[in-house]
Amino acid sequence: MPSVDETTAVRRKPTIRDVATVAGVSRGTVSRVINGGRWVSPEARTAVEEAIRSTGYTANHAARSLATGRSGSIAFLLTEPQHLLFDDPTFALLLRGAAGAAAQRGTTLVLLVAGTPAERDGIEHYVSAGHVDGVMLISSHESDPLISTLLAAGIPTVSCGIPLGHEGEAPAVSVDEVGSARIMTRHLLDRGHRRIAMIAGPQDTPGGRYRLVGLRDELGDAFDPALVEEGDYSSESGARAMAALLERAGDIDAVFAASDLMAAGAISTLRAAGIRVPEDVAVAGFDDSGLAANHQPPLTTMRQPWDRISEAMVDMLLDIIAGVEREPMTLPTELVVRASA
Amino acid sequence: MPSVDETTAVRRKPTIRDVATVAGVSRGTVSRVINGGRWVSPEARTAVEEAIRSTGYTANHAARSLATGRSGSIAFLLTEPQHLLFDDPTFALLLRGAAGAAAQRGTTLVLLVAGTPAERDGIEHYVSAGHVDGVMLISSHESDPLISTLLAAGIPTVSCGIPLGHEGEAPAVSVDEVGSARIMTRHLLDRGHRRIAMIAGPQDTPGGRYRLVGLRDELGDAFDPALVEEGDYSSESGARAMAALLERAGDIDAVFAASDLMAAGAISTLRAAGIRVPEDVAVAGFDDSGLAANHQPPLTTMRQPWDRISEAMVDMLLDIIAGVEREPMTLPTELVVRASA
DNA sequence: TATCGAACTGTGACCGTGCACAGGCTGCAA
DNA sequence: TTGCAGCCTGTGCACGGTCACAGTTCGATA
Repeated sequence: MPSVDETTAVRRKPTIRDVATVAGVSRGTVSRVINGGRWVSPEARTAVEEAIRSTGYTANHAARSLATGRSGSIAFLLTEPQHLLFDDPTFALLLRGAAGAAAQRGTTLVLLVAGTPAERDGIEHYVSAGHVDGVMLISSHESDPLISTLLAAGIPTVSCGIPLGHEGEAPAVSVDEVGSARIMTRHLLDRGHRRIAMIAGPQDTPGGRYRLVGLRDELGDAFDPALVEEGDYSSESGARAMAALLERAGDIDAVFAASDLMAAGAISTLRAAGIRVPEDVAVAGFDDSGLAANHQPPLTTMRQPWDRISEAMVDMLLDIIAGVEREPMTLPTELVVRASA
Repeated sequence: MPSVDETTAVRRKPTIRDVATVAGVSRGTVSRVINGGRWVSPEARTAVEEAIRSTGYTANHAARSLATGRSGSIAFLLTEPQHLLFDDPTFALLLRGAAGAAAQRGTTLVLLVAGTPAERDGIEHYVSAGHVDGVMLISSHESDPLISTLLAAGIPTVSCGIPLGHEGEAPAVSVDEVGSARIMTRHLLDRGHRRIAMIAGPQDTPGGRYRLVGLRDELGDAFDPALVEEGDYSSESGARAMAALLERAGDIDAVFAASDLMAAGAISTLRAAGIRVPEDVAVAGFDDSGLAANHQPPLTTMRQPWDRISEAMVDMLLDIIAGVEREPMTLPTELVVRASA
């Protein structure tokens, strides 16, 4: 252990007191300067700012948190089963965007994964202990008890996508699912396809339910329930669904999958069956996740504005934490036409 | 605003004092019980535990942090350019494992992304401000200045994979890259392949460099530098590399890619050229990331023990934070033979 | 019986900040 | 001269823990 000289004491981190001393003012004034408070004389302000610079002062997060009762961090809460979390690149896109947006706003993003029941309990405990000021809820299934728990506990919560069964309770950032699906369906119709199948997502998720609604709306009388199969957004489920569809209806000329992954799975099934994409059957996806552009063939898909979604969620959550009322928000999607459809 | 009755005052969160009062002991004793301290009588312990249960007490993170000088959270720091972060499922696997392991140990995992230079500065600031107790450094390139900064600042740091240019400075959790590559090469040789090409990773990353070393070691005199092409682990780079290899050497009968993504890219190039996998050319990957098993054809690959890696990193980091010396750690990989090679 | 150490408990000081409050100063009006 | 309002500043306390230290109790031992 190195001996510590009394005079040149161990260099601890400068505190607000040190800054006050250097600037020749009191702690209160320094605090006011830091927190952008009014009622500080210009001289005092510059003196403090200079002192902050010279001392290399950084506010102590824990102390501030203790005094204000705010943690200064928000949670990115994933509630999907494991295999989806990590196959699906859309989660990563959201996470990346959220991390960036949070960092930019001086907030810390904490990643919470509620896969197993034990993990869910832990998260409930963690959140209600005040470790985070709010929660971004990603991909909740219908009537997920977690969202009720959070809302009941008064935890500021923002949902990604319309929270089925909790519409209006938690503010959400979502895309126009129905409208997007109609646009894609219209695109397929415009290309001359008439037997359009859908590989829908789980019907207890907004993307699963409303994209199917959009297809049905656009097809009208031409809608055939026999051409709908349900997957869980994963590529394997897409492959399985496609196999089931082929078995049931050999005359399909287009497939609209509710995710790029399912589209990719469908294409591999088609290919294995000797069916060419897009010559024999057109396949469209949804999300414009990373894989869409690089897929063989490149996927026609609906682009979700991931960066805007994550940014909007962070902003909305911080507003709610600050006590500002926020309405649900809907962001636009964009049809991206590539080779597959 | 609801009127607050003086008598039934607003229910604030119970503190350690409340627990002490209920249990009929002092704050100190409660603190000792909570922190597993010795020298607490059995009666006091049960009384405190009961009081904690009845009051629903949860320790205040900020207060503890202020008193101990520890934040109770660790950072998962990604330093890869964006396109890799989110295409590559291995990051997600690591992240998931780390989040779980951290949660289990009562630590919070904070996600930090250092993509742009501005982000890097922010992170330096953030980390040295003491927001986190330590850093898990993911996928650093050779002589990454960030690792030097962290080490110089005395921040406990654990690296994922051998940190090239900093061997021995920061403890690392890695796999036996050279040995793993030799095993895969041996597998290809045993299958009768003789013209084995490699799509290596970036030579400033451990996986890029040492997997190539392993191949070279195992091939010995049969090693042909013309059969090596470099990618950046992404699927597109694998596709490009494969095209370059085909141009240069038409007699290739096997390809060893340093990542599953590059293997997938290589296969799509081969397929486009009318070359069958594995009949004409065998293709092996590395990582056993999610896509390997579901790929068409399923990929032969080296499985990295992602859950063990992330868990080991968390444990190692927490040890180092606690002041325990830790040696670098090497975990075993496993050859997974599937259809592609 | 006096002494002593081990086991246990309580107390006060501190961690670094924000905030309410009590001033002080200044200039203007009465 | 006094009163007063508007700026600006300093002080004390609260936030909820941890920790060092000083007590207290009690059984064992000389």
